[in-house]
Amino acid sequence: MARERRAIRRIESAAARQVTFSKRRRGLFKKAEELAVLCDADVALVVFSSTGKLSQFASSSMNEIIDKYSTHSKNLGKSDQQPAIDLNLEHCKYDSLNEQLAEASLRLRHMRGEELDGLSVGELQQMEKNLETGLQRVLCTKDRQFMQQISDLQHKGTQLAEENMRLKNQMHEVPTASTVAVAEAENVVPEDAHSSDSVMTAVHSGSSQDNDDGSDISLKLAFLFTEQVTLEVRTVGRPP
Amino acid sequence: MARERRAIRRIESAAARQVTFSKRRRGLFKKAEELAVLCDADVALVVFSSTGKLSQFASSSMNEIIDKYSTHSKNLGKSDQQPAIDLNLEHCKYDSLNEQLAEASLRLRHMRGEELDGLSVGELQQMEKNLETGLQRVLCTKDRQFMQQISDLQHKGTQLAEENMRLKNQMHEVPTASTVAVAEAENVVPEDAHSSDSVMTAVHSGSSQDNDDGSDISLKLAFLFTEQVTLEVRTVGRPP
DNA sequence: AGCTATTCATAACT
DNA sequence: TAGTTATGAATAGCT
Repeated sequence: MARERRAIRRIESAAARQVTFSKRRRGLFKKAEELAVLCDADVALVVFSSTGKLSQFASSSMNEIIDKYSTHSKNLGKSDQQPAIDLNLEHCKYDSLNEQLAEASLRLRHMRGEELDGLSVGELQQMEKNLETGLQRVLCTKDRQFMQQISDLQHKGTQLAEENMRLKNQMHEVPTASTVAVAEAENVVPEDAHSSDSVMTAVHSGSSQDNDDGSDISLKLAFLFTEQVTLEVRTVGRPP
Repeated sequence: MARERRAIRRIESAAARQVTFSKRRRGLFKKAEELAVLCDADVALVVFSSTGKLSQFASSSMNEIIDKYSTHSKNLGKSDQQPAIDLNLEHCKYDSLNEQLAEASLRLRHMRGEELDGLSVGELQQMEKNLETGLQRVLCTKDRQFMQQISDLQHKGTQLAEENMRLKNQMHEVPTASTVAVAEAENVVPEDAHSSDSVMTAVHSGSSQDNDDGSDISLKLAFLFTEQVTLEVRTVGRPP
């Protein structure tokens, strides 16, 4: 593959063999990983050098893949003879599970619109129906959740507005008497801070999806409300 | 490595993934064997495709290498409890498969619009996207199949029309002789049945999806053509 | 499945 | 062992 083509025979020179081994091993492992990533395959690669040194690569877990291999090839060829019958039973269950998983996986791929070419028109129509139904239901559920969030936020907003009104009234009812005002002020601040906190907490717990891209509304409303509260706190906050 | 560099990420298109898998797998196996031969190494390679299909290569015996690997990497005690470990692995693998199956099953139910209540808005939006993509692809595939059927039928129709024209011309070339006229009137029915049959057969073999509910068009067109043929056969009848 | 334009891997060097 | 380079291989995107 390089300056000159090299016949695929055992390299006699131990040094050259070692060098080629290192280079080619690296290339092989790279390609194994690429295959696994590109094609979503499960790849296991075990290499013993001529000196007996082990190298390995596995796209998932080596044991898992080896196990899968052992089960897949009907070969029980290990140092076990006693659990042969047991393993046969396990085998059947295992194969059945594998089949079910393959089936489910295929159906999912079909739902995603992949590998449709082998399907009949009737199957396609059935899938179309299922997809439309599913899509409708997803849309309904999503809308419901949005509306629920909005409703929750509106509710919170109303509560806060009421509380604010109440606080304003309290302030207006005790407009004079500096001692009272001071005492009241001391009460107001923590009260209000507590309210603000509870709002944020409530909003967060109310929308359990705020780590997603779909919760702009809740965040915006939350800021709206906290700003409102902040303003009120400022207004109420420090007494004359 | 080719027309354009390809990022090492999962290939989304199932078809392209399959093609790349085939090509790269061949390359990987070739390189594995070359490494084994050139460098006198012991190489084992196990590949499961995303559809669960197994491919393997081993420079000596797969079991031997796996055994060597197990001994080399895991337990230092050789005459230990290998069956026990094996069974544990089986157990884990079994559980893992079960989990995967449950997961796939749940996803399928989600795609069908079931059990959506626990999902976040973000997940719902992702599903909406997937469903829409899938639906579009299903619709495209279905349309393609319909159009293929129609195209096939049109082709058949054209062929039959041409044949009819040819038969008409033949008849006009032999226009007189009263015996011919009489014979013509008699033999129409059986000949007709035969022609009709052959047409139906042709149409059926042309459309490979006619066992489904989606093949109304093909049937209708088929009847159209057979009627046309019937008429022509009546006109043409038996040659002298 | 087969064909190229490219990119990649690597044999022979240093 | 590591780095360089000319060259043979592998392969991505097409058809």
